[in-house]
Amino acid sequence: LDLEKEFIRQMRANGERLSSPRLAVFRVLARQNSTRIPDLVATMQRHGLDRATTYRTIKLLRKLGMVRDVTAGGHRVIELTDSFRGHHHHFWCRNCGKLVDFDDDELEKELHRAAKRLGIQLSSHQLEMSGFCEKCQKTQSTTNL
Amino acid sequence: LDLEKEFIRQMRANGERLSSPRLAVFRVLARQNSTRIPDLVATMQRHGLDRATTYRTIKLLRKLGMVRDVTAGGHRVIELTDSFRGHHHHFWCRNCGKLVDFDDDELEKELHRAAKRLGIQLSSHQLEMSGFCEKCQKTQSTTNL
DNA sequence: GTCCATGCAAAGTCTTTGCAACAGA
DNA sequence: TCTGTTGCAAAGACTTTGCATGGAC
Repeated sequence: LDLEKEFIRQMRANGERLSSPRLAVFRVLARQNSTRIPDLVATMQRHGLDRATTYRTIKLLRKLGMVRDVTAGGHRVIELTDSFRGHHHHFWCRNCGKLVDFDDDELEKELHRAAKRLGIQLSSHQLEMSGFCEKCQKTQSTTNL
Repeated sequence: LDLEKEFIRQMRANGERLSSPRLAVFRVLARQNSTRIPDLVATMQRHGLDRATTYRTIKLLRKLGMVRDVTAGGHRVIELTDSFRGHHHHFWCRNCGKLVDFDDDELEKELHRAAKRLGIQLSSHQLEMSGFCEKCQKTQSTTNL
């Protein structure tokens, strides 16, 4: 894939070695929107990678800004950052549990305006909305929440 | 304090028993903006509370919606919910590490408009901004990030 | 060839659980 | 009194670390 080239580029740019465990972890991350760390560790272990290596790789990618932590659906998960996935936020349906990425220009603009109003020089932000998705609003009656 | 009455009210309303460990945990939570769970556990332990009790209390308050998890300053922390503290978001300065609560009406409105655009029935949301606070923008030169 | 990353094993930290004694309503 | 809560101790889940070996450049 193309993400892989970007990964290699960023590793080189940071003077980090490109090992096959590191590439393997990246590939798994690239296949999904977000992952709980213990799940990733378990997956990599099935691929023959030691836990310690996976943890060390996560830590490295986090340090290089290629991976970030977010809370999504009440869980702490990690995901590739914007240079790989594009900027987005999360919506979590409290009924069906679905986790959806979204982006909204107007909202984005307002976020930056708000930062300006608050005197903040914004370098990143993360947002999670939760509630009921379109489907679940119809299915559910007033029994919501 | 007044928060305590609200706490008692909500416990009763939910048919939960009011024990002195529970009240003690609530009091500690009420004294700070947010806490890392292990820190809270340690504090309570100093007050003579068993770890298990603290964990069980956190879980209960979370279930009742009196406590929620947020990521703030790169850490997972818990804090009392809006009925105790009012609605707010977090800003974290990447330079001095300061963690500030803020609220912004325009932003709040836009969040709800965005939810509507996306077909979401919003029940809650949480936002963290990070960057450089006013002070650190001046101190720092272009060496930012 | 050099230096860093990996695997392994052990330790460390955080969190949950079973059960008998206890306390709130 | 009755039922849910607590403390304790043990187990479980998650994460980090030290060190010898192997791999990237």
